[in-house]
Amino acid sequence: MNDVLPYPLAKDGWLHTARWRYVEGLFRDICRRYGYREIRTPILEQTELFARSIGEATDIVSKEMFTFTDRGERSLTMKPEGTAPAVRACLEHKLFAAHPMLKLYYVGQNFRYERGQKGRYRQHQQLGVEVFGASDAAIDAEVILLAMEFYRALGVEDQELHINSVGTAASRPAYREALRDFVRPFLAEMSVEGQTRFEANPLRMLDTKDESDLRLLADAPRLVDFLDEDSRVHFETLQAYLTAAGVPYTLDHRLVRGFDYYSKTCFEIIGTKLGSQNALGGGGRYDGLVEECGGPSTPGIGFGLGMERCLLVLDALGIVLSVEDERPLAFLVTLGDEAKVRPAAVKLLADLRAAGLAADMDYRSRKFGQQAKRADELGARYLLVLGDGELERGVVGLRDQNTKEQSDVPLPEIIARLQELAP
RNA sequence: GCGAUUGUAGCUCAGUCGGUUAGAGUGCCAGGUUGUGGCCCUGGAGGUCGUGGGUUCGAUCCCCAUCAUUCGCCCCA
Repeated sequence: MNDVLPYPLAKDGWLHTARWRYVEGLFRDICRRYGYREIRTPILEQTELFARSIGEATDIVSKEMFTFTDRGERSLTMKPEGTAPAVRACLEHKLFAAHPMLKLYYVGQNFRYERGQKGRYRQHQQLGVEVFGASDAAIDAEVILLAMEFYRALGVEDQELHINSVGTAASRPAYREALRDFVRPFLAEMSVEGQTRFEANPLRMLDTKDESDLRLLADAPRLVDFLDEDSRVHFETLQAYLTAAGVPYTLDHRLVRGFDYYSKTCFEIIGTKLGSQNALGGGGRYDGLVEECGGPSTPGIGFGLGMERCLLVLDALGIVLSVEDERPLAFLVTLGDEAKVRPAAVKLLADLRAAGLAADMDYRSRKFGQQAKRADELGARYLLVLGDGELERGVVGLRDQNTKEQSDVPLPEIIARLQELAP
């Protein structure tokens, strides 16, 4: 995890709180428009939750969780992802009973114990949505549209949607064996990585960047040809919906997901103008998860994206966000006899702020030049000059930092004047 | 989890084949200039040399560990 700072650094400008707020705000806004409500779950969960939902054999559960024993001898884990905790929370509060259809979004921290790298952190922030209770592919399409709209709103125009269907837990074994049978004759020619996956998780053989493996797998059997009737119809329906919505997509027969709980639809949004780290986000359907966690049989689908990667992608694409303006409108500089001027300055500043204006001053009893420099640092658009002379005349100097033109404004009128000038 | 890499002033980086007081540029502060800045001149502050051990008369430098960074793998967001 990186610290997120109040000022942009020359290097790593993406670690600026204003940018994070902007992206989060955009996400919240889109979620609200799509009818999603926010859920916040705690960082700590019982380890059992993840072991059961994500799968004991997955890398995440077997070696990438922050797990510890608390004083009561309970095994707790800092959440490595957001879906299982959301399911747990809905079960605990019986939301599935009260709301057969739930559309949720979250913005939160996930933790994975692994080697840090650019765009991969032990603590990362994830933005995501989860929908429970709808099995029609129309909701799959909605989640996909939401994700793509989010990136479009950020200015990422060049996106590609990749979709696939991994079928159900019941139909997958047949495919897995077919894939193994296909690969077995030339297993020795596969990369070491591919050979490992052949045993551990055959589907993941598909998800390789190894050119040679890709050639060997060119004519491998496809998941879509092994789908059960329900999954096949669902997948075709999704494609029809996407076409109707005018969303181009690519059937990616090698697209699979890492967690055990996924079923049917899986998708990824790819940034086409990026290099190897081109995945903008992904998601999929998990119809068995709620039941697996002890709840009623409830279909579900979700999507997630990493905040850090999102910001790095924006940087890579040279996209400049119009973040919240944190500059003060006015910066008050004082001159002359401090004992007389300071009280008036404190009062004026208080009045400006009470009127809703962003105003500041230096507080360090420095000469004019230094105070003005501070005003520039902060990006103030107007300088308010207050000294003995101004006090006697009952005015304050108003100086436009762009034009450098300064004029006196009667003190009682300064607020109204600044309000006119405020953007 | 594996293999590398880097860590010295706020920032960007020198440097010490192990030896007095660790430097530069930039930034910061002050004065020149006690009412109108950004230039210039002069001066100043600022360092547990990532952290903890070890070797040594002596460690910022060598060794070990650890934390963090970056890169490749693994995995994923």
